[in-house]
Amino acid sequence: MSAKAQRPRPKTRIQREKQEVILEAALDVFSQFGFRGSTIDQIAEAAGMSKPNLLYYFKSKEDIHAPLLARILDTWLEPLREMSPEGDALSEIRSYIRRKLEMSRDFPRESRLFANEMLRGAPGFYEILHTDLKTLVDEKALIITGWMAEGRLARCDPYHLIFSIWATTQHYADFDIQVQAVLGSERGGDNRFEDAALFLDQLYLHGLTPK
Amino acid sequence: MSAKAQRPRPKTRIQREKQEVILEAALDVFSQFGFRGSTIDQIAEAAGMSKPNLLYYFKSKEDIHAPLLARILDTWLEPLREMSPEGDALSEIRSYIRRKLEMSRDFPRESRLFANEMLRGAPGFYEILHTDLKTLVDEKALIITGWMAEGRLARCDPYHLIFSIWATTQHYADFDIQVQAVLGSERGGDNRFEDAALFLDQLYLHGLTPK
DNA sequence: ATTTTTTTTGACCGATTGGAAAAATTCTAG
DNA sequence: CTAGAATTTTTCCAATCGGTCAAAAAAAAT
Repeated sequence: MSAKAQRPRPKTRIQREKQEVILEAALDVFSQFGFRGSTIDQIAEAAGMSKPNLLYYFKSKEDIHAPLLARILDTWLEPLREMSPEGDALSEIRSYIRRKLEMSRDFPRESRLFANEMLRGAPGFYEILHTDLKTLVDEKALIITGWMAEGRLARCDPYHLIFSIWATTQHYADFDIQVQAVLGSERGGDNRFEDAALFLDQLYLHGLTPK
Repeated sequence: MSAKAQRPRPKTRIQREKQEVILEAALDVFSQFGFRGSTIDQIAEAAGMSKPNLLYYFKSKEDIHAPLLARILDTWLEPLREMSPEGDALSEIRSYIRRKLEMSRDFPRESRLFANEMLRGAPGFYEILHTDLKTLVDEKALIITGWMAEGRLARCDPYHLIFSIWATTQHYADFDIQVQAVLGSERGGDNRFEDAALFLDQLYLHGLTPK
């Protein structure tokens, strides 16, 4: 046994590039059909390579799926992490909504991948939800409760407030087909996110302004 | 060719019962894994019968899936249909929210089946969304706009108002795992729907009351 | 230029998939 | 009780599934 064999070899240029291509293709497929509904062949074709070639870079289907999930939860919660107790209560919440909506616009596949994972009970996600996510939300709920105590925000359940923000913003990514169908071709073009931002801003402004 | 062969035989008692058992089992499976992620074997086992036996009642996987979808959209939109222009604006909207939330509580699988179908682009649903659904929402949006013109409701985009109601209520069915994880064991028990109802009622009351 | 390493390919594997066919069984109407 | 219909089981199929392996090809290092 040599010491050299222990440390993993550095990645080559091709490895980095192809792994990126594969993850990109996998995101396309997984976000539509979920983990079980997607096939390696499908991903390989979307990535423009053969199945054995793809399996040279990722040992298994799960090995492609896992890093996508890991990457997403982090990105997904970043806007919430940035909510600061020092800022103005209403401004902080409204800018959180705006940023979350921008993510639905710019990363709809990531949103759908996440939704797919939730729908099947988040098997490879369960612990993180109960630890990392819960801790973060608890922390932010405390901040929000503080704002309410100071009279800067109408009193309400901070957890359900956060849920409602998640729901309303992610809806535009996850149910995009429905949204576009209902809005029709003229209204659903590109301004549906601007209209949504306007509506949500107003709803939460009036809904959360203390009386 | 006899005329008798044309008209389908009446269903027997066993046919009606077993078809119901199968659809029930299929709802369990499809709502978790989506159409492509579910297998006939899985559904057959959940229904307590063999695969060929199941295929005696439904010719194919799609033949099990289709009636579930058809049944759901109808049930799903019933609360919206009941929104009447004669009622009080705010009361109508608040009771719509309440009814929709009750459906998420009582029929979470139906909600998840619907969500799964949206995520993959609603292939067997596309036309209905653009015709039936759009027509209904257009009609109700007109009613809402009328209320606003009468000064009974704060001015806002009626379409995005409806979207936000769909999103916030369905969230409690589709993302139930996440909701329960964040709320924890004590707060997430059985009163999460009551708490949600309270929060949403307040948010939309203050958010939509004309100034 | 040649050796070594990395990448790609093609052929293949056992398990599972959606589904067909037919025999065996059970139910039901007369 | 019995003929005919309805139901269930057994067996089977071709296609696809996730994944392996060895050999060929291409890059990189010497």
